[in-house]
Amino acid sequence: MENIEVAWIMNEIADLLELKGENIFKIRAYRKAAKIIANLSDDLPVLIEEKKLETVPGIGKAIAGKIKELFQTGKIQYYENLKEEVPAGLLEIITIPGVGARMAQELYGKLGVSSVDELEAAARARRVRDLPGMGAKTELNILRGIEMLRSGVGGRTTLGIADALAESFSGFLKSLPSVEYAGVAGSTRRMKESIGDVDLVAGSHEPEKVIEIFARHPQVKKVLSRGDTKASIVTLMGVQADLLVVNPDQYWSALHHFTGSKEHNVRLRELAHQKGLKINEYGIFRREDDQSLRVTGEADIYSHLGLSYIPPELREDLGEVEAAGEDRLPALLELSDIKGDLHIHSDWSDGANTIEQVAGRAVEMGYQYIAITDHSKSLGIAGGLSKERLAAQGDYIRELNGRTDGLEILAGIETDILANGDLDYPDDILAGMDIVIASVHSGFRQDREKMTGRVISAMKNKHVDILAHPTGRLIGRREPYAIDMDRVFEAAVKYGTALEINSSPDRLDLNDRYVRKACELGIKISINTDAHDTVRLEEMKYGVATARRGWAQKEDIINTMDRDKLLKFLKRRG
DNA sequence: GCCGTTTTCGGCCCGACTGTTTTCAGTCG
Repeated sequence: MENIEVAWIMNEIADLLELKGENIFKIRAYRKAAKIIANLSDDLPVLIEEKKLETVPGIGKAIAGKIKELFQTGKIQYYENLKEEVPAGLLEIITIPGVGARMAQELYGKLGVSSVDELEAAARARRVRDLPGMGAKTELNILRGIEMLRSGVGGRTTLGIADALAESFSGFLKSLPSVEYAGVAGSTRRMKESIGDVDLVAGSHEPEKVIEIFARHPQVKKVLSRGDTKASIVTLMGVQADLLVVNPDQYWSALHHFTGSKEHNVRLRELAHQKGLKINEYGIFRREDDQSLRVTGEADIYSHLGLSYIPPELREDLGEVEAAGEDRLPALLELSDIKGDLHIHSDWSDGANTIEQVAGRAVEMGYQYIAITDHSKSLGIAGGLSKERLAAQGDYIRELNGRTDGLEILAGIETDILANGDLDYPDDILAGMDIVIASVHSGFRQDREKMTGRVISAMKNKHVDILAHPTGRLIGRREPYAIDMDRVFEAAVKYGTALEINSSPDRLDLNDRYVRKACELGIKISINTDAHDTVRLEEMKYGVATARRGWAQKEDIINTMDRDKLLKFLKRRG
């Protein structure tokens, strides 16, 4: 059983306790434990074996006991009992936006409603409005919530879409005369791989006016809520966006607050509490006299707490607060550290642009080098290159290199890892390439053992420089294939193969957590766009953000090397 | 249920918006 499954159970226990009306702090303890377990870098059985489970902060005797019971007996009696007590449909009901545990209890107790369908029927029959504390609006709100749940609105979107939308809204807000500051906050600013809603913050002396204009933006399909300082809307694309408007002198506190994560903020507020301070979206205050402390940027908030500045990508309460307190935060990789892109397609296979066009854009971006890595022959659907075409492309690139100033174009290949672990070309051809990327594009359903062995046998080949999109996932669309990443990491250490962070917002593969682990193990990483057109070369920023979320530093990333150093690196194994 | 340079009990982060209420609970982030 994976950690994430255990986390899921802990979360469900919290839901069940909430439906039972249990103590809120007990519920919070289970939710917190779920979050912690989901983010552990070690597998739970290992922690149990080493008797370290109780030492994890947030996991005490009781929860540790239940986890051990789960691994020993395959179930948790306490959880089983809870499930007996609470109708399963209520768990579904509380996923409706606007419906929480208290309302679900009431609906179940008074109307006998125990599923979403039954609730919908009750609301349509106007039976909800008769309950104490509920009215016609509550009833409508429930129906609207059910509709949202079913239509997938309120679901998550990719970082690429959220980022574009957020930038567009933020630009719009900045253009308003009544707005002094505006910016993107939330998980988009933290560059999470998937985004629930887009969060925006503005500083203005006329908040009502800004909210008013925001609510009338042409992209707005529906206004969900609207107050003096906050508004929530749904865009035409079905993405929710929230705007917070504060006084300009409160902007930095508001930006910080709305950037989150929630867990990070809770952590800071606890810390503030201990220091006799109070933090909210309007500032940081001394508790004794409510005197506000000076904040002219986010760094001030951290410094008032005795912490060094924590960049947004790290704000997840995954050790960054402790590290900032001890002044041992990593010097994170910057986008400007990237000297080239080592995974790009051209119109020789399924790319849209010519090699010249790609090179031209790379020069504009200030790159020292790029690698053209088209698909290999077995990927017929993507116009994979035959041996002959590959050789011709190599000649062409060398000729082009001779007349290109300042940019080194590497003749590379993205070779398929075939189902049996072989590569798509013989070694003598691979040996002639400047750079070889290996990746899986078929046979996704192989079992874990076979898939892991297949990938590792490719990594073992001394001509393979980089393993591309190592888990094969497509965010929100395709799960990673069954692969034992611990063994892939071992192989990367043993053979010196670099692992890719694929920057496409649909992939972001390796993900942030794997990046952190890989960096801890000293594995080299290459951040590439896998761009199929020149526009998507810009997606490098998402790969860099993912690396930053994984605490990566410049030294961890091979394409931060200068040209000569990189060429030497690529030749080190053959 | 977790936790401890205010320790083993008594705390546990902070505020906006909504709807239904005359002061607040529920929900959300």
